Amino acid sequence: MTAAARKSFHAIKAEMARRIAERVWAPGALIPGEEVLAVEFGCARATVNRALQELARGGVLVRKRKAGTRVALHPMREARFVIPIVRQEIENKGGVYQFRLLSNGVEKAPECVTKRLGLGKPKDMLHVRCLHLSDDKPYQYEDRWINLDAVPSIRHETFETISPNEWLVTHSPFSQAEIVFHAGLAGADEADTLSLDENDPVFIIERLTYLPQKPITFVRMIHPGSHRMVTQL
Amino acid sequence: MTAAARKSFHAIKAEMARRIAERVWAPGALIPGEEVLAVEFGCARATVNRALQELARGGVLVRKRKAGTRVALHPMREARFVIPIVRQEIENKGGVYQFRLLSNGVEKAPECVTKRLGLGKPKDMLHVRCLHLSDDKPYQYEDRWINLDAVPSIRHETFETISPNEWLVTHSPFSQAEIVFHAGLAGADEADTLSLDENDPVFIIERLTYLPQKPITFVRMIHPGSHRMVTQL
DNA sequence: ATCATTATTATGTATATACATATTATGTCA
DNA sequence: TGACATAATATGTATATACATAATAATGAT
Repeated sequence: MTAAARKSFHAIKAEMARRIAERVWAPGALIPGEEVLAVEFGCARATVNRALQELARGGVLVRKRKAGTRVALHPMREARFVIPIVRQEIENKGGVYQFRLLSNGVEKAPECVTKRLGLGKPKDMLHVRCLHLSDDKPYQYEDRWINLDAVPSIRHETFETISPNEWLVTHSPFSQAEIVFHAGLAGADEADTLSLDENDPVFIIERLTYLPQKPITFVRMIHPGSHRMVTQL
Repeated sequence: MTAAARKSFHAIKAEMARRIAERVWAPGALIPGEEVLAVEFGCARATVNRALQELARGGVLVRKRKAGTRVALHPMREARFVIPIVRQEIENKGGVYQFRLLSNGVEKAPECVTKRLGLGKPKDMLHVRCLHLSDDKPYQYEDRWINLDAVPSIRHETFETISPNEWLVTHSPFSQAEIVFHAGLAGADEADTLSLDENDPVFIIERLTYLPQKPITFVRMIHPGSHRMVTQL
């Protein structure tokens, strides 16, 4: 059983997950210490530790020094969504991707934008609007403001062959981001762009990205109401 | 610097994250091997390994045996949303939580529900509808179907003091789930329950949970359009 | 009794070593 | 040249040991 012993931390993790799922270890209960489990599973404490830590990171266990490890009372599970490039998202679904540049130029950003980015008063920013299409049908309307101080080299990009989304992903990293999802109604501009009627429902994703101390971009991505964001866990 | 050396794996991880964020290590580039990095950081290979593995799990690095470790080409970063119990969600925001049971009884589930759960034809399920309020204002309308075969003990629960959401979280684990987010318009029923006008936008979360081989529950959670789902990364 | 100090303890991390495994690079033979 | 076996290599995992750290429990002083 050397082979089995050699991948024991996965096996141990799985076994412990099973005990939690099947209530052998009830929610809130204190589970045995690492040393005890190490003896039970016939392995080193470090191996048990790794399994426990991964489960704790997954939220099903709560660990506290000296207090011990207990099964999470409310397994506040978390869903993970990949934040793909729109093109990939569309192509993964089997659609043919295209995008249209609607406008591209430096403008004075309204206060609602600069405020969200933590920039004080209205200032000149690069404003790019474009439409992403899947099989010639409007898929996402992207309305983006870019902080030229953070990414000066973007100023002269034409976005004729690459979308601003993709340009930023490949040219500008970020260290922090905030993402907001909500529902809304299509305004005149959005309805027109997305071939919807006014007051049709739309699914809105707003994303703010930052480098330490420097806001980079604020983008509103608007999908028709038929859009579904799906995840498994 | 013993203290620093003692928590070096965090420091090493942070330093490597910085190098990736600041393009010292460019996207797609092969980074030095574990041994080399261990020498550079003045620590054991295991320590570097842990830092690298965590970064790889976070998606910013891609590791392959023998081939080495490289910076992810498309840092397809993923957003993580906690899926809290509504009560916690409201209380965390500082609101006073209440809920109202709207209906609770066994009914023949429509085919759209049974189909989504992978149950063949319409069958009797427990149908529970309730409204969650924050500071006396409608916050979420929960419309839930529960598979009695999976959780027979729920049949006689009255849900007078505990919401079905919380009951299921504390009484029935799940191993798999699918979550769908989308935007829609309030129907008559929803508008009435949530104190909205018909055709106001609503934010809809649908969740299906399963045990291996057994669907447990299908729930539609409907929020007023003003609802924001926020995450940082 | 109350508060501050100290001991205890479970988890957290680091290290050296050893071996496993997957994948690439290399060499051999037909 | 091309197919196939073999060596080389970077990562993956396990282990014993040691010490760090945080939180609790026990202890002592006022």
